Amino acid sequence: MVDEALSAGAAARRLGVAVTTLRTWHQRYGLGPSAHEPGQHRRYTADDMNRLQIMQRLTAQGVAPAAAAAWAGNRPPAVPVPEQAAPRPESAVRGLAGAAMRLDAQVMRDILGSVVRERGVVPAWTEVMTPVLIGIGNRYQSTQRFVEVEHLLSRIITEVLASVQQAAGPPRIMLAAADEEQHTLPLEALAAALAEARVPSRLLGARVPPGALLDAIARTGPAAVVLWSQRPATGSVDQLTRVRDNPHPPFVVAAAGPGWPTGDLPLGITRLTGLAEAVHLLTLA
Amino acid sequence: MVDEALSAGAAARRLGVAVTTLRTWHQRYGLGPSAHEPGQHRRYTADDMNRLQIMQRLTAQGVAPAAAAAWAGNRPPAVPVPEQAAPRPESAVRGLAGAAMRLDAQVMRDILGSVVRERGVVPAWTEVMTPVLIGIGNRYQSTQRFVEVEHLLSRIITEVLASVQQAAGPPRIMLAAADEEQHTLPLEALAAALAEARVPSRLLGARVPPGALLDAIARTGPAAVVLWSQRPATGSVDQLTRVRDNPHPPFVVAAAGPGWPTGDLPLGITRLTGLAEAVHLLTLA
DNA sequence: CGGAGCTTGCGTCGATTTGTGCGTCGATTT
DNA sequence: AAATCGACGCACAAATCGACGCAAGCTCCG
Repeated sequence: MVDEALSAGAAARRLGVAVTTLRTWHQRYGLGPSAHEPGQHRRYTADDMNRLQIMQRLTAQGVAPAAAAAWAGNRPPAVPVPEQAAPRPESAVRGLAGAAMRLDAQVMRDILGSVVRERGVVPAWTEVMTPVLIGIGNRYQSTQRFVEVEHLLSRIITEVLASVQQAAGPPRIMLAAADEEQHTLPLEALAAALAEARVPSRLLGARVPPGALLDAIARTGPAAVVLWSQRPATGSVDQLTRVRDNPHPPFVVAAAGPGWPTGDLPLGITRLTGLAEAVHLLTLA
Repeated sequence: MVDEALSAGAAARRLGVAVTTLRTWHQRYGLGPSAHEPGQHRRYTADDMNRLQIMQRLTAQGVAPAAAAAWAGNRPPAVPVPEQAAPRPESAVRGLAGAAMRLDAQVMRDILGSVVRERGVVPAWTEVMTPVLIGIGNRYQSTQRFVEVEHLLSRIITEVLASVQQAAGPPRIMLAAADEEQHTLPLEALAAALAEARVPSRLLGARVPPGALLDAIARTGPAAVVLWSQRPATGSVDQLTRVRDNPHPPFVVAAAGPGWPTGDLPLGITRLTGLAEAVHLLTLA
């Protein structure tokens, strides 16, 4: 019950910090009640409390408070997915599927290239690439043919996604497939979408064993790490916790893909449930 | 977005060097934060970071650090990539290997891109890509680390090779990996080399089962077919003969890669033993 | 071909700066 | 009257500072 306005003391008690600390956070990092006039008492809404909890979780993980606050601060209230608006992806889907069956790489490149250029990476992925991939996959599953169609399609998609120009500057986001996990196309889409938003990232590739992953993290110190798991067999949670419990842990450790266990993930692990949401979250890191 | 003011540690982490190294660069070459008073902590602005990145990119290409620092030091921040004298293959190998170990995708792309542009696909493949791939592969074989380095390198090579513009027109050459064969990088190199010679080709991809291959041949009627086999386990000869004995056989059926049996191949099957030779032969087809 | 000498990246050490949570105080809000 | 506000300050820990040194990779020279 209760909502619509926690006082400073109540909020502090709920979070287990001193009242003065909340004031300090507000003054130093701007992390306070969204609407507050100087001199008046602070009123923490549910949204504000969410922000504070993120702040707390990150700092508990060892993130520097200033960085944690910056991260938790300009973070809109969950629930993303604006999505939609369609000039007609349907014809692109049909054309792409046809070109794929004819093994016509050039036309495939043209179609995908123009979709990415005109509508952006995220719609291209969710409304064109994914449907066609699934369609071909189904055909392949029933008959034993069309493997080569599937491979060619994957290759062209990889090519088109890779052609999205990476922004300059050192990447602070690391993307990797879980141990034994072969699929990387979704990660490539994420990398391309981030590149489109001028956020550089580092895509390690398929089948990254935990040791190599930790090694790479230690060597490059990313601000965020995304692990993709396609099948439950590759979604072992301790890969995530080992990343989190690093000496220099990333600000954000995120799990993406259907392979991870449903239900709650360990503390400090973020679940990404869609490409749009992932981009939104990671561009803030 | 007024976050610019990186601490020494943060700057070092983003560049992938040790904190002490940044201090050394400052002391030895004067390459440090533009405004810094002795005793105070260093604050690296975006401009400073740009300078450091130039420094890093130059050294990665084999430039002596002292010279690189002098060059990066008094230089307006606007110019990103100097792209100076043609890198000798040897220094390109060294620089590429270093960038790969640092997981620096941007520098890898720059190096490979310029090598391909200035020397062509074939030398780039035989003198730079192959040596570094083998070198990293060896390291990976002994220790269990560096898988991620290998994957990233493969990905970047794929990317660079794919960026070689395909010539227009219907492809009459089909390239495919043998059944169960995972490796396609050599085929990608071949496709790129052909593209460079303005010969369009069709690269099917990895693990093409015989049925799918015959199917694809029937649907597109290529003049030449190249099958790649990396390991003897995937080099079963009847894949070749079945292609040859098609109702509408290609003019040329070629076997490439170390997986095929040594000694004589069946009648009408050509063996390709090198990239240069393959390009030469296929451009005549 | 081997060793002297140079450059260079980086680990270590004691001293100092900086970041951070929170207690205290007089004034103001609820 | 109780709770909170803004300002100030303090203690503690983390990060960084400057100095020094070492080892690996060169270049040159006998």
